[in-house]
Amino acid sequence: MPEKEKVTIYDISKKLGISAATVSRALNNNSKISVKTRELVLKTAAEMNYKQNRLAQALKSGKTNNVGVIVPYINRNFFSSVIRGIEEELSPHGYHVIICQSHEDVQNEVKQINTLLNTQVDGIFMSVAKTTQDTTHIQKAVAENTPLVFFDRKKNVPGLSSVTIDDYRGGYLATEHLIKQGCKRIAHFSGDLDVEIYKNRHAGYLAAMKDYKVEAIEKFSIQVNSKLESGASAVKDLWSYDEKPDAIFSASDYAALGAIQELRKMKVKIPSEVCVVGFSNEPFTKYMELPITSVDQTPVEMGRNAAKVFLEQIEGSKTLTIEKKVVLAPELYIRDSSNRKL
Amino acid sequence: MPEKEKVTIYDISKKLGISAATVSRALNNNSKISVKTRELVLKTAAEMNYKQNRLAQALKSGKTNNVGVIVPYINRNFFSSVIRGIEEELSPHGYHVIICQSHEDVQNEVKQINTLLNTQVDGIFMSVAKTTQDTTHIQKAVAENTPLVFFDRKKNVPGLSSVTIDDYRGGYLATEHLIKQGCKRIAHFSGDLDVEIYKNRHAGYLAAMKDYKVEAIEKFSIQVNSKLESGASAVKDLWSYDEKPDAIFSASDYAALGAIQELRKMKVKIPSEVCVVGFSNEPFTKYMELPITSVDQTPVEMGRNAAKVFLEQIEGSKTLTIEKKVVLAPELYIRDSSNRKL
DNA sequence: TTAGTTATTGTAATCGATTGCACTAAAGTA
DNA sequence: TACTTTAGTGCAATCGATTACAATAACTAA
Repeated sequence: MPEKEKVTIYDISKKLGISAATVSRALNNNSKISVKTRELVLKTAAEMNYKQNRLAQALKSGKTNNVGVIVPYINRNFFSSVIRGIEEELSPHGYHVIICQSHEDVQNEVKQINTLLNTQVDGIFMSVAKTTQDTTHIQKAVAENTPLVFFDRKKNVPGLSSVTIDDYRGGYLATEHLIKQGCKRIAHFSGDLDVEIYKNRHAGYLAAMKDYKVEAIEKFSIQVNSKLESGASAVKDLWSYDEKPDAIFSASDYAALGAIQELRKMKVKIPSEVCVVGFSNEPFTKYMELPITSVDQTPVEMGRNAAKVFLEQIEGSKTLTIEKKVVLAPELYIRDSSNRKL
Repeated sequence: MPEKEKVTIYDISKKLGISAATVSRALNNNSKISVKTRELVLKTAAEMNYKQNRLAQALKSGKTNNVGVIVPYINRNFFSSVIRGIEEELSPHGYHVIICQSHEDVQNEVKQINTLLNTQVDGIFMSVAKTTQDTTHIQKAVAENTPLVFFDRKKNVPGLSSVTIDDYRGGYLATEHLIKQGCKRIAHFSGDLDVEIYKNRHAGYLAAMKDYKVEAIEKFSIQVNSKLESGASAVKDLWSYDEKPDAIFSASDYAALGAIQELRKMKVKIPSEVCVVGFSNEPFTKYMELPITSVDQTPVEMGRNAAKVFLEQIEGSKTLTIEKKVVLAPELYIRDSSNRKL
């Protein structure tokens, strides 16, 4: 087995009969080094296949060029897309992205933050677990002076930046679209209203209803979770009423799909009798035989923006803490499930 | 702004009036330390909120507890699921997972491998880009003694382990299933046959045809890429023949979906007239109104297994290079697109 | 010729943890 | 009593790169 023969600046310095300090300076383009020496060093380094030991450098500088990303689950399209955005924005700057999963559990979140801080990441990106209430673990990052940027699911912690989409606007757009399709009795499948994003989507829905003077029937707002069955059973509930909805705006694509499947079973015609709009623009929505209208959260853009905020904080003057709240505009993709082609 | 007041073993040693070496040994449960001292140190360390500096430790030990994963794109369900498996298996062992994207480009792959080796990762997991032919960049990892484990898309490099699924078997299973549904003229949408996985799926298809004495018509084997349009246009080609297929086994779910959409346009009934089977078990396949039969690649399991292979190599005796080829069994999920409910 | 600059390089400390070797004191053995 | 163990600690080097400060040489100005 060939031994890992690592070339260090000492090897170079020995070979050239100069000090390691000089080698280091030459490699770092320090202006105090004569052109001749610099070139000699660079040439020799290349010849000897020298590779800088990032660990030693990190130890000395306190900068690892690693960032951590904490998401509930990495194999959810939304999250992996955000991570993609982060990676693509940060990679050219020499950063590596470390991923952690919280499994939607605060305990894990605490652990992950701790180990990330321990490994001295230069920054942390996170989308908090749905159940997270207490933020002491997050404040720890602030206390240790590690930039932390929230994306999508944030918490209000002083000094911390966030990148989100305008969920309120997303809810408004979806609802407005349904109203313009002629729908009058629009139901809303909301997520857990204690979670900010769902609260905002709900608020957007209500606002649009109000603006267009459409009555928002209270029992038409149903809390569901992000599962097909949940959407299906919500439909069953709704259709047990005398007055039935003529549209559903679901804060979850999965619940929207479940609803559509249930409606089909009930022979309800979509979109002529009922229009359906989802949220998240999951890949499957556009592949359906009846493609589903959905609100896109521009996850890759979200990741890119979060990365940019991080870079600004890192490169900005250290004494000035920038708290930045970036809010991206959601985009409504109108598809057959709600398009009556007026 | 509160300063990052990092507590080191020196702080502890000063406070207790003992040497840093003793502190270090106490913290590492070294047997040469008296119980009294050890407990005192541990207690004090906890009080002072001491956190080990992983960088310093990494520099000294040459072990970073970081591994790198290189995939074409992180936001593809298959890859993010494999990464999930890797993360979940490795996290309890104290490893962090760094992700890199090759964007299906060898140049990037080379760069990624280099920077990963540079940051001294303890291991690399990778699924090579489709176009990768040359493997010198991969051999570099071998030369530097960094364990590298392939998953799904591998290259034959001596000394390197891999975890794949039995694509041949996957192709066989899918084809056999179609034959058992009574199909006689089974077409195959293959990927690029220079890529091992597609070659194997194709071989499995041919083998099943042969075993069951069903004629494999040559022009029924069409090379497609993983896009809807590609599947659709392949269908158009096939249906221009006098003798039309009564089944399609596609090595890609996307092409299978494209085919289904095209067939529907042509009013061809599925599965009664034509059965369709895809490959990868993409999430959307089960959500369709006509759910698509597909071969599952058990990506999370693949990730877990790759991680296990890595752990064995790391923990196994250093002098013994283990080259391990793990082949997982694919699973056929039979759904409506091919289920004639005989 | 001498003091003062400037350009270039070297010395040594530092980042924080680990560990081989040496040393001390207490305990055990003859 | 004299000598060997052994348990427990400390010293100092090490991992590799960086950098404040010192030192030297070369050169300029007076």
